Amino acid sequence: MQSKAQFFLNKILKFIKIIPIDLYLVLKEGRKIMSKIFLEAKKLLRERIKKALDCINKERLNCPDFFIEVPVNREHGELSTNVALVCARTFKTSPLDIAKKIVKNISLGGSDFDFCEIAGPGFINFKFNANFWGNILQDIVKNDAYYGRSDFGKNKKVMVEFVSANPTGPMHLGNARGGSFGDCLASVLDIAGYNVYKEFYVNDAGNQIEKFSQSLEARYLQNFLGEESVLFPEDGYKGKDITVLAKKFADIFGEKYVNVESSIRKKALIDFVLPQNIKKMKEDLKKYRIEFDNWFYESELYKNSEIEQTIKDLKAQKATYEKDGVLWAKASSFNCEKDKVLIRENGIPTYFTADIAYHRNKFLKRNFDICVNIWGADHHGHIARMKGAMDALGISSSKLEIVVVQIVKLVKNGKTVRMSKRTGETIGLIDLLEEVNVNEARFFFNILKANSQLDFDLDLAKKRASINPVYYVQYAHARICSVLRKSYFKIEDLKKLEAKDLKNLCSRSEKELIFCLASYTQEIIDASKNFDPSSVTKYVIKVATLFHKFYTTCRIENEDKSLAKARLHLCLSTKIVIKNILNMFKIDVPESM
RNA sequence: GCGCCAAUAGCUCAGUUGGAUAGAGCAACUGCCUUCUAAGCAGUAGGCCAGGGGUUCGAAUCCCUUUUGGCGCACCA
Repeated sequence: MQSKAQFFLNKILKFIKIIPIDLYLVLKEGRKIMSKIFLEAKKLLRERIKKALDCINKERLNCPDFFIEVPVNREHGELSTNVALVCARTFKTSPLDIAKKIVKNISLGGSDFDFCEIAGPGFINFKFNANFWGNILQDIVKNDAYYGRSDFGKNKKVMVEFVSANPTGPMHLGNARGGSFGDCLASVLDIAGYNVYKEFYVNDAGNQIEKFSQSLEARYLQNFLGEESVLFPEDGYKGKDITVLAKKFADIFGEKYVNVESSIRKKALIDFVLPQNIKKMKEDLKKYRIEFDNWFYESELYKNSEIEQTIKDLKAQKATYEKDGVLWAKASSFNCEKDKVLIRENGIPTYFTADIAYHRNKFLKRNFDICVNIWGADHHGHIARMKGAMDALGISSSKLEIVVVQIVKLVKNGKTVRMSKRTGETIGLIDLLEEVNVNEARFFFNILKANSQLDFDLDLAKKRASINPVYYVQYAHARICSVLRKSYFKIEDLKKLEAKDLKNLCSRSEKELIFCLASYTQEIIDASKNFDPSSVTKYVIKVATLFHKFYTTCRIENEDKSLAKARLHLCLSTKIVIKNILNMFKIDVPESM
């Protein structure tokens, strides 16, 4: 008879046994795994440059920061620094003279560089030594699915809140763009080493819901009393979906709610309709490959009196005042132009108040280190005061990052179509997915920066799909798979290659490709710093371009078996990078096309 | 009126702490498949970086200004 502890111990041991050893190591190391060869080479180079600079800088003058970057024209070398240019003013010496002195004093021994030269107005260019290229490829293959991950984010808790569409109707194209953008950003932050949490904020309270319920009420009553005798609210929701939902309600409950108090009737309608709408949104978003960690209900903030508490906090900070029975937020305390209403004359808090309470909840109750919100451009006026509110509550506004996604203009027959939930003429997220497939939609909305306006021409949607670079990237992957399939060498053998076996990858197109693959980790880090996943999309297109160039320039299957092996290893590395990115963006990665 | 965002090739856009000759894709034209996927590659052509000032060794990038577009400026969300 074994004890409970022994039983569980045996289970754990058994579990460990069935995990392949390399996967186990990956699990154990988790996020700590970092493809750092390239980053470390850069770091070391920076130290050496600084040392060389110290030799010149005998007066200990304060030198400005310099960059180490990839030169635009790669013939200049793999890395380039502008140190001599930025120091010119400090030293009151010409950039060229400084550059000469640095080159004379710099020690590259033990680094990954074996060559440097001065070019142009005083740039110093560096070239990697022969082994370095092989090291990069080994690093990629070794890390495989984990290549690109870093600990840059230090596992900080970051919430990405996006879509957050009103539950009053179907989602529009702006939600589609924001959805793709937010979901991809969340993935990028995850790969960059943040602890990411995705949330949808459901506006199930407040004025908008009141209007919504009035519209439902009117449609419901019209079912029994006739369209003429029930007045439809002027600014109500005119969409057909409202009529359909009200009819559904009428079919189930009959006349039960016709002769009751309006508030009871509206509550019954809302309780019936909202869960359906929210369920539908969840389903639609799932089709779009978006799933949230949490759906946060605005109504909860009222139920557990967080709104009340927020008001108390703001009052305590003397950020508010009362006038004519209304509670106002002081513009000066909120860093905005005008005073804003927090509690209306009728005692109902405004959307602004609820939003402050929501963000207070994110930071103070749930302890997120960073909160990223993806907002439509029509909300940009809300940014300054929201940040101001955070400061007023003693939460640093720098922890709140707001990305404004510009509106998507829908063009049909050469005319802009206004998207409104109330016209009933909505072309929404789901309609889009009937026109183009998920891969195209997600990729397309993630090519442009959030801040650029986007015209989505529905007539061109299909044509556009055929020129969508998603195929270009997928094709590169499929090509690689085909090459690897047909190859005489097994992938397992390729993985055994050492850096010295990869030295023969020295043509221009090979080096360009390797170099591009090497910068993937940095690419992810930059994208996370700028909260811009679209830069990674551009990057993967570049990888595909360089692969296609390599493929046409260099024959892979080759008389020279060692060269063939090395090139196949490069194919494998490229495949890993493309696959990791497409997986990250939830885009299909076809093995053949 | 005030505020925010933008303006780069015919079209859609890159160009992120100022840096080397401003780059892609699409459309147009010209080449490249008896060998690993031509959904690919190579080439030609296309530019007063909206206009004007300024800052400096150096500006598409920073500052000012004008013009044009988009979006905000509610006891809406």
